[in-house]
Amino acid sequence: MKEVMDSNEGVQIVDEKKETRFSACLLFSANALARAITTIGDEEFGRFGLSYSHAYLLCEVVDQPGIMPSQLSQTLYLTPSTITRLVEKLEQKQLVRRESEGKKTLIFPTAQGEALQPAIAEAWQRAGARYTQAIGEDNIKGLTQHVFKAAQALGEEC
Amino acid sequence: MKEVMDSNEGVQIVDEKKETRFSACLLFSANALARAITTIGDEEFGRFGLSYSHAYLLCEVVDQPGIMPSQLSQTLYLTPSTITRLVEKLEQKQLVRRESEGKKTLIFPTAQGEALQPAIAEAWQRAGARYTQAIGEDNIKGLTQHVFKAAQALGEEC
DNA sequence: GCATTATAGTTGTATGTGCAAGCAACATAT
DNA sequence: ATATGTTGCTTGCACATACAACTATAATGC
Repeated sequence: MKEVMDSNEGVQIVDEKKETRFSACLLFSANALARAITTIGDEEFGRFGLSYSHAYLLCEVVDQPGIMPSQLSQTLYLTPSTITRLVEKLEQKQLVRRESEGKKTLIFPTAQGEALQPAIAEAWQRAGARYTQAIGEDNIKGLTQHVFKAAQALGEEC
Repeated sequence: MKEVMDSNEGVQIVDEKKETRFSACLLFSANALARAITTIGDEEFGRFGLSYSHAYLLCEVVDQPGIMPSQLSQTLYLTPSTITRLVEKLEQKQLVRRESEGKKTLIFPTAQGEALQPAIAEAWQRAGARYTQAIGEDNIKGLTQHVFKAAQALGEEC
């Protein structure tokens, strides 16, 4: 709550942070947070034409050349089909290449992909700085941890 | 961490809840949580052919007949264009109807829409119970509050 | 050794969401 | 009163993601 001067009617209570039935609902709040924070992420990573998930995937590939989609699926908490789509796009952009080996698929970074790494790291920094400032330095670490744990707990049960 | 018996090699440490560079990133974790919890939501609300956002929007309309898209946009933390799309679908399903009044649009529930309310409330309950059980009763309230505050903070700054 | 089942990936299709551009109604200024 | 801006909503397009169905390879049982 915040007091605001209104020139006609004097001091008014403005319900800035209004509590709704939704705010008490994690399903709602988690999605709201994800959308808000993704906006920042996409702004930063968008500078070189990637979404945050493409960037994260590329990081893993650079870090572990020859990684398989199934592993990426586990690490990134995304379904195999989504991984296929992400890799497809990175392949189009020549940041990654695929190699078939039996029923497996191995993913390697290209030189271009590796060269992008510093830019990604920087964007990551900047995104982090932005949302940390908005949310408040104190809360961030604990919040992140709790959010991640919750995500894991749900992932295992359902 | 969890110890697991492996018949060939004896006791092994299995890194079940592995910490990655991603788990420490709110951008990543928030999206992971949102996806996981939305899965539950869509399972429950899907019983009557709605996604959770359609259901929530319908709740607001039933509660405040004649509500305008702009208000819904604020309450639900969704862009106006998304509201249009959601309302379109609810209109197709005859759960809601639109009335133009000047440049405004007023949204009213139909009888069918109102009749769906109890089912929605029940689905809401069930979804809540499911994720509360998975995440742990103790954490839920605080987590939800923090998550919502963070979402708001980001919404205001960016 | 063949038949069955399991595993790894890909593709078709659908959905929720947002951005940018557009349009129509209203407000303001000169 | 006409011109200029502002507000409220909608539409075209794009994107990330998932599910279900499918293919191809590997593993297992008999």
